[in-house]
Amino acid sequence: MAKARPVKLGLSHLRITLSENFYIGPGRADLMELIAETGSISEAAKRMGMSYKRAWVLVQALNEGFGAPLVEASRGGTAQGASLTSAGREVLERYRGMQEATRRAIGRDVEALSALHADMSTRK
Amino acid sequence: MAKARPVKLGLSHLRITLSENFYIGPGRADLMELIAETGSISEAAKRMGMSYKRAWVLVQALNEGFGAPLVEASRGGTAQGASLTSAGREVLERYRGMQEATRRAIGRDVEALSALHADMSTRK
DNA sequence: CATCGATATTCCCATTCGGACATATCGAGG
DNA sequence: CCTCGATATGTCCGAATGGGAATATCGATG
Repeated sequence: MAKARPVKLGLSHLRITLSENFYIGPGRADLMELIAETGSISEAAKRMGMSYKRAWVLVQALNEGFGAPLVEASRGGTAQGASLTSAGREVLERYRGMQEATRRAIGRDVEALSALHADMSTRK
Repeated sequence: MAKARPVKLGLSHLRITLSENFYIGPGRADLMELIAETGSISEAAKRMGMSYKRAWVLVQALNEGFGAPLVEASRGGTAQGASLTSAGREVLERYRGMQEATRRAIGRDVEALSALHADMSTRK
């Protein structure tokens, strides 16, 4: 049985593709944000309800896809853990900004579609 | 070997989720548009480079997910083929409008990210 | 130098996804 | 009533996805 993720209504996916090898979307952004917050890939993965492996693969994709690493990780010792590089912080910030701008820009249309949808659903 | 689809840069995926059972994204929108243009599910599928079955599954999802059918299809005779219902046309139009509004809203950020990306890629 | 916590990496396996293919169905028209 | 073109569906199979577990690695610290 699949995990029952809560459904995010309205603007649910905004993906920006910068090249053949790199894009940033909601999942990657959330992961980056959680890494920044927790300072750990494994903890971020846990909070997102995904396996460490999956999170690690995503981090790889982020780092290798972009020209420079967005997430920096070090193992061993006191400094172990992960954090965002300055490029990573900028990418994340820009993405959040785009999400907000998009929400503002399409709010009315979403409302209209929602209304149409509700309308159609009620009348059997 | 997987099909080499051309990569769409910039805003590549905009998905609007209206309920647990329905969302509209770029693939579905393109399919609807091609159905409207060609008057045929199979022809639309061919142009999108996907199997008829996949297109049919998508049409099912569209029709069952939304309260009312968005795509109408009839088989046999002269009138055979498929077309959009008025609800389908409205959904498609709204979606295209949202795409445009989004592009306008995030253009600058995309540029900035693109520049950052290019910058990072060049310096080895 | 043993421990600890977190990253890094590789196998193995179940599930899902999707394509190819095969039919079945339908309805106008010859 | 047979053909034609397009929709409607099911089956089979290989590819891709993703999880879980098992290891390996690293470095500060006691």
